[in-house]
Amino acid sequence: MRELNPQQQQAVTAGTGAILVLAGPGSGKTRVLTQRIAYLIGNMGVRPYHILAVTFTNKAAREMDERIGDLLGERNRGLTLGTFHSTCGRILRREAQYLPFDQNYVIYDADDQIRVVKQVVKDLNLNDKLYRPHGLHASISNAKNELLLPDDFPVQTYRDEVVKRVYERYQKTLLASNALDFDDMLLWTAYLLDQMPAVRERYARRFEHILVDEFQDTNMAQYTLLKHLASFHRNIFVVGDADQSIYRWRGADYRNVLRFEEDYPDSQVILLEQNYRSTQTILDTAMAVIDQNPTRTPKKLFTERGKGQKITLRELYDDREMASFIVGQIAKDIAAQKNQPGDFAVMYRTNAQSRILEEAFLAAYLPYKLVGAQRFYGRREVKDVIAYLRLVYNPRDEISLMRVINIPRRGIGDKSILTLRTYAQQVNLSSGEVVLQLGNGTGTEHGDALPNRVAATLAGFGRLLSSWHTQKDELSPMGLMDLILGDVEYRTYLEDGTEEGKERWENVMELRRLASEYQERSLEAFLENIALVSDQDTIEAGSNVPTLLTLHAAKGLEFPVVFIVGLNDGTLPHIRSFEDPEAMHEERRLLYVGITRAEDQLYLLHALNRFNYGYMEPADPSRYLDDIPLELVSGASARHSPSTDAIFRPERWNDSAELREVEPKYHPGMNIIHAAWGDGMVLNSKIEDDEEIVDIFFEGVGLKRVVASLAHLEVKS
DNA sequence: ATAAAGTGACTTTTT
DNA sequence: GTCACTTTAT
Repeated sequence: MRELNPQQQQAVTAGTGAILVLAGPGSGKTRVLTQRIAYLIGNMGVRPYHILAVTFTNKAAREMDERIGDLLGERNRGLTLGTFHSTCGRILRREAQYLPFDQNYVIYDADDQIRVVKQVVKDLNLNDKLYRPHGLHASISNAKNELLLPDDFPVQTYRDEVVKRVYERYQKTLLASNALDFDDMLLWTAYLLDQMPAVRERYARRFEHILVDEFQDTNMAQYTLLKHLASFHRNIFVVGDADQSIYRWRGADYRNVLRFEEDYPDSQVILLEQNYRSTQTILDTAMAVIDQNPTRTPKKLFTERGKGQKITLRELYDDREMASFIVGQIAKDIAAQKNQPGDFAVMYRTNAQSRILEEAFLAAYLPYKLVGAQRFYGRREVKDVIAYLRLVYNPRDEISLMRVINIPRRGIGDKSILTLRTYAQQVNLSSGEVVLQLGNGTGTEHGDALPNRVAATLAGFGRLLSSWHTQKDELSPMGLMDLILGDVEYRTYLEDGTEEGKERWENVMELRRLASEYQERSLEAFLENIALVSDQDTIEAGSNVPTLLTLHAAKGLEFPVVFIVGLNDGTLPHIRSFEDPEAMHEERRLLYVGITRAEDQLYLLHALNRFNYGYMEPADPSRYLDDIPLELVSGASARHSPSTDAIFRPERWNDSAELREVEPKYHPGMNIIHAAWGDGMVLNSKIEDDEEIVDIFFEGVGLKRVVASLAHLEVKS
């Protein structure tokens, strides 16, 4: 506690009531939250059972849990700490009796949700060119985040009318499948607390203190359910920073910060402005960028770390040169022992930008870790196995049934599936229930009603499903998985002799390893965990290699050296935000978040040309770069400077071969060819005893030091 | 019923 | 330049 600054202390020891902590980046907000919880338990005598703390990512929750554990040891037992979704998930299972679904509901991920929309579009005979499933889903999601049920959906245009019909049917499909999407978890919890006063009071009385992390990212559903949960004791402690609000497209509304002050007029506001992460130069850069956003509460970030190094602003010829510049810079700093590999992070606006970077790292034999992109849980084979498990857990899960009913092939084609679905609808059952009843002998009437061959194949699958279903409670998640994989001969199906097939099976084995961690826990816990982990949660420290990640994924993290790439208009700000001023403000905040991740050194890079679709086109530097004062930038005229051109247009060097001998001929960033080692990039060059000594990073070979006059280097143009 | 070939759409960020 | 979905050929 003594290590806290006065503002932090004020926040930690604040009394009861509503408290709003506006925490700038790197101002120790996680510290304040954890200390606050420890203070409530240790000093104010609040029982952990009466405290609720919510975060957005599992990672943040885990981190807080560990830190509280460090402070309190076992005394934190009984504390409710989790993400919005996991907390809602628990409440919904417990209170399912009041809701239109069963306790054993499954959670549909983004992919499943789109499949449902596609099915609905088909069922309603809509033109899927005119009504794109993704667009429809976005409209539905927005409505849910605003707590609008299908009946309340406002109709102003013909499209709204269609969306409303799709929404209605989408929601019916989910409920018939005993499934919830992510938005439902918040929506139904808010609905429950709103409609059932007794339930609301039970929870509101229980949670004497509620703490919320990243409050600026809450949407209407989250805000409402927090309000309900805090309705009895009204002790709500929220921490946030409107300048770091970057999830508007997911319904997040930083105006909830304003709403909070309206709803709790006697709330205490505490400002955390001292930064413990970055140099003043980096903070000044960040403020120069964010200050251009209108209607924000100005914050003055300051640090005691001193000015530090200037930031680097650089123009590269294209994405490829940008990537090799970064790799070269990283290799150089590592070779000079200036930094460790794990100190570096490369951030970009869109996941697609990671590919060229990956190629450059791969070519330099420099290990790296990539956050996000092709998710493990998104792999086809992984999804298949999860679908089997989900189907056993909840046979009404239509999406999972359709996924696995004919995988591996068992002669149930489109025709049979259509017959099954039509029949199931007639008898008011889910397809899964019909199959299950055919398999366990309780559905002989289905057998009579369906064509013989269809009934026979379905019954075959039904017998498998039924046997898994009866054994599911005796087996661990891993045991059940083994049983299913064996019964359907999944390995034989995957391993077709190709390398890809082998990889796929290895992924399944990785899933099995994850399941093995649930020996003592239920299938339910395993499935829920799979559904609610995100890329953000898989970021682990420790591997000591550079990190590649999106600006969104970077929130909450910090690195000694940060590269932000693709600072071009159209990329950042992204072209899809151009027409919407609010979206443009969010783009700016995104850059602000990226800049404030840096501790010591910041590189802002843009390209002269960029790849779009498949061809190269000229690109403008990001407009945000104009807002950065030149005195913060190293080399002052780094943009459009002759030196930059010289380095990254190697042909210029061929023209000036008559350079004086005492000056290095090779410069960092140049691409060269060596007779034995092939392609390489110059990292450094210096003159020693009239000889030029060059450090070069060779693709596939590594870092080499050569004497220029002996090495027969060829400059690549 | 399945594999191969062709088409078109799309790339913003994710619990 | 990639993916998913559709059509076409076997």
